[in-house]
Amino acid sequence: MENGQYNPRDYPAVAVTVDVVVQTIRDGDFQVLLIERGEDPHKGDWALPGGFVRPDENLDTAAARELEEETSISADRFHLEQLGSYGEPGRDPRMRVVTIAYWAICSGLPDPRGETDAVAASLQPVSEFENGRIRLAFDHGQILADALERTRSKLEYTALAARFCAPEFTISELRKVYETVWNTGIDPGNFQRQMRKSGAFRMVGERRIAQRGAPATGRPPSLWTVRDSTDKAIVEPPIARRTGTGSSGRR
Amino acid sequence: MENGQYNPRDYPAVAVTVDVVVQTIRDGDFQVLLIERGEDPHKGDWALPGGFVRPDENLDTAAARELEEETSISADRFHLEQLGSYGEPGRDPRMRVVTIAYWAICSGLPDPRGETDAVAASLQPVSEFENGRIRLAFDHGQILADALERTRSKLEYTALAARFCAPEFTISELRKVYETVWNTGIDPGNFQRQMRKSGAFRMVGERRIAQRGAPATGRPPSLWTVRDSTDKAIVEPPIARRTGTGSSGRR
DNA sequence: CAACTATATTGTACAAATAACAATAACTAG
DNA sequence: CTAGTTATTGTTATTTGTACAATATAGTTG
Repeated sequence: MENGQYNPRDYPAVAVTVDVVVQTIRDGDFQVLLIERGEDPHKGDWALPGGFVRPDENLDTAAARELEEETSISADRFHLEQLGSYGEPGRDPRMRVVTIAYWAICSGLPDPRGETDAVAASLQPVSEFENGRIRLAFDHGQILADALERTRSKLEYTALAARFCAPEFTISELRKVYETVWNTGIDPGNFQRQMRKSGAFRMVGERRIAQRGAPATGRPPSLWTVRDSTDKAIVEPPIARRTGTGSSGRR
Repeated sequence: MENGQYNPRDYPAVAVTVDVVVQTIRDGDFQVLLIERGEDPHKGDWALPGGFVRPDENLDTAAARELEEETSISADRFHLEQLGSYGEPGRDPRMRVVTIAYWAICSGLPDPRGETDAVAASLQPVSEFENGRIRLAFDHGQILADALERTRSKLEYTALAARFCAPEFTISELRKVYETVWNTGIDPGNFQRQMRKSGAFRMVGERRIAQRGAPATGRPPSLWTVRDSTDKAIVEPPIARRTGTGSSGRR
């Protein structure tokens, strides 16, 4: 590319956008943020939130901005990471658009407001997409599928599951994240040990009495937080993913 | 992005390019294909091969085309995969350029010809880059570093190491790939078993007498090939990477 | 041809990790 | 106090990992 001489005008303009797959767990359900399109093409279909990259903005910043516009939550409360680029010539019938897809994780996402672009944003269950009841516009179905696989894969060897939780969380809450995202069951005892040994987390409270939501029952758990807030923490050894077993983790 | 109304002219044109990190092993050395820049900016520095994405071309195709132009080898002899996008506003001083980086692996890369763009292409040892003796133009150093890490990581759990070898290879040749790319030593016996058990490879020849390069010595090895030519094969369990040990694999 | 060398491949044995499930701990509700 | 519930720790059989030894099968040399 940067070799030889070239002239921008030799090549037709390409629009560069960012699209973001915003993931959360709400009501024990793995969900993504989707936009209901108000105009053609694909009017009435679902799509990923996104927008143009501005002239003086880098890609990560553009994604963070879209994230904040759409959720009205500060981007630093998210894990935000690039997924990949999608640039099939015909993916948008109106013009050549290359999009840089991102994926994000956040906990405690409030019910989205549909202000931006005058379209309705809402959280939809991942299951609705995966069983075919929700179909996405453009190539956003492919992007979403890729993002989900990336998330599920990264849970294995990183501490990202904590991003689905409040800043302080219990090991059981963490386990529920795995079980929800992977749609599987995990042995509580073994999971407890794995997480403690992984070194990715740090205990912050000896005991906690008042549970967050449900009425307190059972032995009070200890509270934990991520040791490295930059999401670089590695869970070693990785947590084995045995997807599909919707059971309790025991045979 | 594709929500609401927009006008392409509201946003300045962005140039979209692809850059490719072409990796090979030559003379037992892990090497990458670099271009010596003939013009400013960064005249005389090294850079990654790449070029503009054409109007009717998708991103993968553009990367494959660049690959073929630069190496004069059919792209289907490569493993080619997207790495990520780099779009910092100032990364190219001449204009806004967003590049989609790719990484590729090939065996038996001939000495490159520098025809394209009238610049000199050549294979350079990765070690020269990593010890700082070779510095790359633009943000290509970051791209290269990311690509190397991706390759090293993917060797752990995929059969991609075979892409550094001829279509048919011995387990020892495969082991040398790991040792070269990871700069480590691996126990031959254990490696043999792991590869046989992984199921990623298929034995194609009981024995082979005539070695490829060196004069035949030692017990003749059996010949293998990848079971799945689409590079989707998973090596399970993964090969443990203990980088840094430049020894024979034994303590 | 015997001995030696070199690489490939299989064996072996101990250490470490995994996985299943049991048992105990620490609370709340009644 | 008793029952119910979740958290956490114990226990154990099995599997896996790792180091290194032994064997296999060639070429090479005297």
